[in-house]
Amino acid sequence: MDQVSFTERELDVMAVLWERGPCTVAEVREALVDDLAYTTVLTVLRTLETKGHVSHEEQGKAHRYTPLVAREAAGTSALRRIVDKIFGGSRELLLTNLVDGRGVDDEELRRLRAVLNQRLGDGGSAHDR
Amino acid sequence: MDQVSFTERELDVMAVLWERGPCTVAEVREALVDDLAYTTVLTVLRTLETKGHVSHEEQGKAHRYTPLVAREAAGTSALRRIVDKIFGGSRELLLTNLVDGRGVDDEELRRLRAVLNQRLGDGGSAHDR
DNA sequence: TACGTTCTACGATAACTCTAGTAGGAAGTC
DNA sequence: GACTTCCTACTAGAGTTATCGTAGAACGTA
Repeated sequence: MDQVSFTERELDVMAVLWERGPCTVAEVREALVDDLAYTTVLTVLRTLETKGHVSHEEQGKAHRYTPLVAREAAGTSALRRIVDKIFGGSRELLLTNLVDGRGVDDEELRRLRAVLNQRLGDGGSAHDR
Repeated sequence: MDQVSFTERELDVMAVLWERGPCTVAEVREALVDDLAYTTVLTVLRTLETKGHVSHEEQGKAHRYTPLVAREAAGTSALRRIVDKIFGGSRELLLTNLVDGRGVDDEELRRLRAVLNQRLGDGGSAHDR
């Protein structure tokens, strides 16, 4: 149960890997919004590898990088941090903030509610899949 | 609508200010879990002030620091970042993660659902209070 | 008035982050 | 075989973060 955390740029890169699956340096670079030097992207990936957040395997002469940390784990860490530090431990406050403001229509609110209903329906025990 | 962001330590300090309201250096130091030197805390506060996230006023010979960034604004920034980078833009995925795992009982799930219901009941227009 | 306490101001240092250049290997092309 | 292209390894430098020491002002007290 270790706390995973990423710097801003590392997170950009991880986002690409989570979204697209294993990528080469060139592919990550391509996918990034900011226009970085090839070696910059490589350096970030190597840093991530040093920290144990990604691994790589040879593919031809290039390396293909795979995320070792799942989205979910990173999300759990990040959310815990936010709930604790920003919302004083209140998930309600977080949720309020999440659905506050524009961009969240009734349709989505209902989908979110469905998530909660489903979990409530679980009976609280069936937790695995 | 600027993006507010804090470093780890800055966030620790902001958390204290949000929780307790305006504080002196000594009070912040007292409230922090980690045992830091007085000057360390002072430095963090001064950094935050330089960045415009807190302000201070004299009180006797000490300074009392006040947060200029509201919890909500910091939360919105942080959540946007997480939704986008970690959950691929899906609030549903975020919510699932938020209520997944232990520590969330039915009671709380119902409270969270109430948050959504209330917003749905708003009719979508009445947004202020 | 001399002393201890409580503050701020300033300076400093180590570590980390971010970015990218240069060197050199491998592989295809003419 | 020389040239170009793509890729990694290594190196480097500026900027930021995190932490704290020392100096010195202000104030109460013996």
